[in-house]
Amino acid sequence: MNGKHEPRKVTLELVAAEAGVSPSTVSRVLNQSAGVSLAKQRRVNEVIDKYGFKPNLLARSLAGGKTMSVGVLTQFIDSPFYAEALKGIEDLLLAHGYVPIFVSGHMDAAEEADKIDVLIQRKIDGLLVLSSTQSDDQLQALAKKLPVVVTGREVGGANIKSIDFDHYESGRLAANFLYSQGHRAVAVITGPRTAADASSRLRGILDEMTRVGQEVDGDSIVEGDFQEFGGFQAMEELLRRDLRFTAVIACNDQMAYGANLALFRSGFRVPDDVSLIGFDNLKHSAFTLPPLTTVSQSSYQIGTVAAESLLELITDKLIPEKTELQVRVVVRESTRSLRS
Amino acid sequence: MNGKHEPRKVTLELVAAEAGVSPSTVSRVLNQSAGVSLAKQRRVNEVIDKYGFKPNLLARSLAGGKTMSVGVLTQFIDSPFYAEALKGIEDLLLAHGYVPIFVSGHMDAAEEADKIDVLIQRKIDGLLVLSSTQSDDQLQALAKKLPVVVTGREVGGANIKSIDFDHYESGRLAANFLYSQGHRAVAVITGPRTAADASSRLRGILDEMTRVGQEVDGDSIVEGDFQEFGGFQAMEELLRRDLRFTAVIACNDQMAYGANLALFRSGFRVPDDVSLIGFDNLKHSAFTLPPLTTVSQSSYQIGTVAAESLLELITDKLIPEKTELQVRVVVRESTRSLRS
DNA sequence: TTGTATGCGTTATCAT
DNA sequence: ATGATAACGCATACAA
Repeated sequence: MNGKHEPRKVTLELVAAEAGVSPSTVSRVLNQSAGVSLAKQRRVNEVIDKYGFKPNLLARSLAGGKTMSVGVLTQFIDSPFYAEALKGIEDLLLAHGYVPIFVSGHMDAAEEADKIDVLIQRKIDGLLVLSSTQSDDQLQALAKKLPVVVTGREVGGANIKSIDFDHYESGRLAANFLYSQGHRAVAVITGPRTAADASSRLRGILDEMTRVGQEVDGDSIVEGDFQEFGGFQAMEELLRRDLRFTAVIACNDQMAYGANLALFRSGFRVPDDVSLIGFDNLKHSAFTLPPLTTVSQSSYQIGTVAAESLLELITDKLIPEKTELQVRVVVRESTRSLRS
Repeated sequence: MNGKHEPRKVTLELVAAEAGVSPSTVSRVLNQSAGVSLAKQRRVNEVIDKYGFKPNLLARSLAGGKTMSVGVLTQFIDSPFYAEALKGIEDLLLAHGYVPIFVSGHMDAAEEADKIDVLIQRKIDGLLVLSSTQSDDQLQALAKKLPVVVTGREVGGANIKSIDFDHYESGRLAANFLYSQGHRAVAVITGPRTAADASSRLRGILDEMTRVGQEVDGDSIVEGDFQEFGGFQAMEELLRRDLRFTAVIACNDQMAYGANLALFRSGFRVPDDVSLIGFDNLKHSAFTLPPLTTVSQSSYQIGTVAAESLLELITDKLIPEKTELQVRVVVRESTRSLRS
């Protein structure tokens, strides 16, 4: 093709030669790891620009021990909830020069372990675990090899940090909101029994309802799987039970979507016949029919906060303005007030 | 913990020593790159198992030139459409020992270029570009450095391959379906003018309607942005224009969601007052109110097919049973027949 | 401040 | 079939 001078690969060494300095000097201006005379700095930088030199990250990692990449174990990359979190992670990480490597575990412990191996073999600097099914022990063992941040539950230990919303509080918020709107009989579609966040949320709901004197009967609680179809089925089950309720709490937005459809199929209207509230405030929830009232727990935020925490663990320095995790109910049109 | 001998890092060299062979031999059994006596193979493998040795991918890449990773440039990682495609890509790549590195370009040419740089600096073996805003020239230039696969449009050249659905045909399909259901006056919410797939789709629709003698007036076409809110606004605009139509074609499901809400707000019912059809068959479309009729173009499939093609380019050998890209209309409840 | 030498953990080249 | 030896491209103690 281009037959000029053999297109010799531009390496740090080449730059050094061209600038008339030693490779170490080039490395130093690259990393600002030591003082270099301004004269040489300029010369080196000129050559770098001239050749468009970009250090080979592989070589750098092999020599330096840091890959500037972090592994992210998620359950389903193709889920609206995780997608928003992943975006938060990507944004924050990239801003700090790191790149995320995403893998999905599909709620399967064995697959998760495999995926983690893949990541570790790639020498990631840290691991971000979103709602894993790994045992605490396994995670703590991992933490001996590299910094770990977990979401969706609480795991103690050194070199490991748990980031999460206060799901209990969110649950209370939802229940209290409904109560304040005049609802007394409430049914709930909860998440998988095995998910820590699901159960805190449920406890929050139940405790709050009890507190206001409207204890929720066990029959009014059905377990879903945090997915649309699970919510659909759960709602059908609730309907079959022939209970009396004016509102249903779906423990995440996706299940609320499914519940909404089940209600529709059975001829019930939201919110005229029954009020419906979800959790997460997925972006799509503003566009459902009707737009969904939901407890907002920004999954984007959980992503950025988790990433920030991991970076702190990796670099061992605090990140100044860490994002605050906020929870609030976003009132839209799937709930209505029963008070005259 | 285990205070035996200092927990020396287990490297290929360690394994070699322990097995009483040279490092090269270990490397050979690892890669099956040359004949090794069965006796030694066994011994080496025993030691490998005993120490749980996993080769350092960084070192391997630096020495061998291959990183077994491919870059994936997507527009929005937090979009239902891309999420499904990403899952397809991840599944297929991982099955072949490759890992995808995802970055988002956010429809911004400059950001895209930046992200591509990040990827290249990480020495990816190939690049997968989903609906980029880069120019053909830029992509062709990239293809000189590494294999490239593009979706969403047609780019020619060596070392580069374009994978896409036949959007024109999809458009025709949608139009023809509506016509077959008795619809004559059709409005359309198209995608961004700049998107190649959007315009083919539109042409398909228009051509088909013309073919059946129901030419679509320019007034009945509004441009959206492939997002929910864009669809919402487009539908509002359509409504303002006071046209006469019995069906609207939204050029993707997300815009259909928005359009559905806009219709609802204005007191129109889908499908009683107007039929609505989308494209993509996102998983969520089975759970909208009403469930959405849509032209199914599995984004998961586009992901796997694109990944397969990239692997073919990288490894230079054909993958046997390549997935077929299928397009069909999935009839649900957002459309109704006007006949009889 | 600057340069030299060595190491990071593999693969690849060349002998034997 | 097997083993030395040299890359791969950079960072980093150590020396000067």
